[in-house]
Amino acid sequence: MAVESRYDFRRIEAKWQRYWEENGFYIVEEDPYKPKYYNLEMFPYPSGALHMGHVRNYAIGDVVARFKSMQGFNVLHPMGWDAFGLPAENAAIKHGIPPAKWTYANIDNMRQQLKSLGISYDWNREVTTCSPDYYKFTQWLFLQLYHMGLAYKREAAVNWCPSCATVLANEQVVDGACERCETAVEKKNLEQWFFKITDYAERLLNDLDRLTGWPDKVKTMQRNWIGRSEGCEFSFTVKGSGEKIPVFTTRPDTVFGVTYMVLAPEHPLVNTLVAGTEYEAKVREFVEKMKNLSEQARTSAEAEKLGVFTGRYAINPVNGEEVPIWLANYVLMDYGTGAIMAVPAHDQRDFEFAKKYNLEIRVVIQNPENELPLDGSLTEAYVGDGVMVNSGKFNGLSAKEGQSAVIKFMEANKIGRGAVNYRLRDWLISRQRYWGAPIPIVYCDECGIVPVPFEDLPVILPEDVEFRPTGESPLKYVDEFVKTECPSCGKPARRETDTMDTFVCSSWYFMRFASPHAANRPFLKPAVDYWMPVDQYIGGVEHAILHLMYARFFTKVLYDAGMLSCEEPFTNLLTQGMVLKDGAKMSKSKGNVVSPEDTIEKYGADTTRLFILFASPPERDLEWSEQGVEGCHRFLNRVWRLVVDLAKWQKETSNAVSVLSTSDRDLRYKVHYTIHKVTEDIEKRFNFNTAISAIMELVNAMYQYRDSMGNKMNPQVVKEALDSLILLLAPFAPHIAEELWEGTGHQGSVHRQPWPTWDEAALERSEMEIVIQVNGKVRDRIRVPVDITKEDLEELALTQVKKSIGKKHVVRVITVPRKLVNIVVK
RNA sequence: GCCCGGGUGGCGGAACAGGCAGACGCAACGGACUUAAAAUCCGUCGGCCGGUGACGGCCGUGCCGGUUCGAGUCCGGCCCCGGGCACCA
Repeated sequence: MAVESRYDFRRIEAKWQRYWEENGFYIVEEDPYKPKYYNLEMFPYPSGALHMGHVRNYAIGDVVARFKSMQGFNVLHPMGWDAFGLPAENAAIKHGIPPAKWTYANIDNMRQQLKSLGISYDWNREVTTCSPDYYKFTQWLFLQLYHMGLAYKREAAVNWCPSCATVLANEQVVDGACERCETAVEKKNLEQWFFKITDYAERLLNDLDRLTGWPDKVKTMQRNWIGRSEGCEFSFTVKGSGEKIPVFTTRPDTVFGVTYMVLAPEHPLVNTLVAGTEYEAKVREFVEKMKNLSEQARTSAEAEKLGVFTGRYAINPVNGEEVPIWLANYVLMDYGTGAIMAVPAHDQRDFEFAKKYNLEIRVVIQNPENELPLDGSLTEAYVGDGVMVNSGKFNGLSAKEGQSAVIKFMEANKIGRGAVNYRLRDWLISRQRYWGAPIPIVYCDECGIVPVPFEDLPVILPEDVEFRPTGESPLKYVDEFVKTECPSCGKPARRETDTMDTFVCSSWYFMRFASPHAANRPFLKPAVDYWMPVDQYIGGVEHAILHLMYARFFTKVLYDAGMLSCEEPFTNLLTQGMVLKDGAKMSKSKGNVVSPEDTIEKYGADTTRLFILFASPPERDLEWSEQGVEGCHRFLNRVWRLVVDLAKWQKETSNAVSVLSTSDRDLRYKVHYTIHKVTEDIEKRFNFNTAISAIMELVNAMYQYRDSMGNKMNPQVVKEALDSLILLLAPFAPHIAEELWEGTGHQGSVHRQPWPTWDEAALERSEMEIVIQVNGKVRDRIRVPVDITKEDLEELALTQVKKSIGKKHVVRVITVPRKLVNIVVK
């Protein structure tokens, strides 16, 4: 045999990585004669180096890709870089390295690391979101959304550090203070760009039902995030001015219980309501205080209800009652209409607020099981079902009936209408940052907001810029960038200096992979129609909401634009768990980081991958164990020695045996059982840990066969076992599998072989083991022929456990075919 | 508080449809080989009790209860750990 006796993983891994690269081994093209399989792992942010979470993600993806490929699919397995983002700017400020240089250096390093892992990527399709070739089309897609009416501009609050004079990301705000200078962060309103994802709320919600290949957990999270609720919208009228204040409620049945109303502190009407009144000063003070609190701090469960009276009253349109108008911390401008009708008797938050500020609490839904006191001695809000009282002509209706009856009444009297509200908000895509895709918009004094024409793209992000230590975007000060001509009238104009949220870049990269070099369009229709949707998407559960929701949104928009034929981007989703060390997530601050590079250097890529796949099923968290890694390394050595030894024996032996001995048949059984088990574990359950266990058991069985048979081994049985073992191992440990495949005299790469299939006949056994229970407790095990009759089996079982039965008499006998006999005695 | 996961030997985990609890691996211990070590190979390995012994009995999957001939698995209640989210009207 051409294989050396020592498992030299360094030599082997380098050899095959070079072979794959030189032969363009994983480069794919559309092939109408093969079924396609698009396998995708979430592309990484190029932070500098791979961490174990990446290795896990890509090892899992590579098993699926190689497995599907051996099964005859035309597999697309691409990789790229989510390369815009804040860390590059921080590096620029801290170390004076331009973001582009820093980012590309990281990419080069991480690409090298990925290659050293031997992942089967088609590197010809690599995409990098910070490259003009790519962000040209991110901008193109922005324009597409703009022209579809899905991109718009409005004021929205940002975190503002007055000392740094810059906008901060949520992540840069630590306990309400700037992470750089610890100045208290303020809220500041800026004009910002939004995508109208709320237009797609209903479809994003409904189509979750179609995603049968997604974990329920993720679908539930998305459903809660969209937060659809049904109710009605109607307006209160401000007494004196006649202004209308629209409110949304899910409980129109309680509208007769309204005793006050509340506006969000940011509500646009607040100023006009209090201007020039004695309440003005107090209200302004309250608004100021609320403004700089984060939404979390304002609305957390522990936070006390806080409010202020405006001095004004509003008229309830259903009964003409006047109720006071308050402002309160618990009402948010971003949800619903930014104003609520308050029904303290039937809403806990309103109840707490009313108690604190001595507002009336009026019961309008009576609890049929436990009558509520009507004298104001209620101790908590009653939010359950019941009968309407104190509600005029609606009295006697159930709360449920009342909801539709009140809506009907409002619609008939043109007071309000049934409405659906979502928790989902529009997607704010403006970032006051440098390192992102520039928003392709020009501001002209004559023409206003003018989109950059498609043919003028890309709007190039200047790479030679100076950073200020404050973190402020340098883009505003690059004259060559800002100063431009209006595409419409040709007069001098200014460019938009905000860049796009990096989630925009990652909302379409999976489509770009279909035709990564297309020069005039984001992707070519025949290519995306061939490859999309992604058959298997794999990544961390932390992206369960934002990234996956935005990617679904983009897919639907582009479907509507006629650019795509699918409405959902990811048919199957696998969310992988974290990699832990000593029970905690690996992190620099905890000092429990294990470097993939070191592990690969010490044990090899095959060992590293094998351990990560073996230690835990993909969905669960994984505890890192150096000893576990060593165990996997030992296993690969054990495989190596076995194959070397058996192959050598095979070559030297000449005896052809046609009759199979019992041991031969037992080994064949094990071989085919393992093929069956590994195939199903990969395909149906993604349980790579049990698949690897099964391969380990096969190896143990092969050693046993060799040791007990010696030269009586059957060469055909040995060959079948060896070939199967190497083929089954190929997706998990691709380098050693190649080397052993070649070393056992095969032509061509192991990864180009068809996936082994099991022989049902080999799985048929003449005997089986049956468990005998007495009253559900195992008392004995017997071997019986598989074709034994039920009667014979039960009789046999009864005699077998006579002692356990003793003097008791048999009440019942339960026989589970091929498994057990349970004798019930009394 | 709500939602979603999870809790099985010393450890990672297995038990796929209610039917042998602890596969496979790690660690530990005992032994073989070796001058020695490494590597490798063989054996033991949930707890308690009984037996010189092959072996036998009882208990055991976070806790309490239930359904069932039979429960790690199903149902009800509770405890603990992890993740996500929120005054969402």
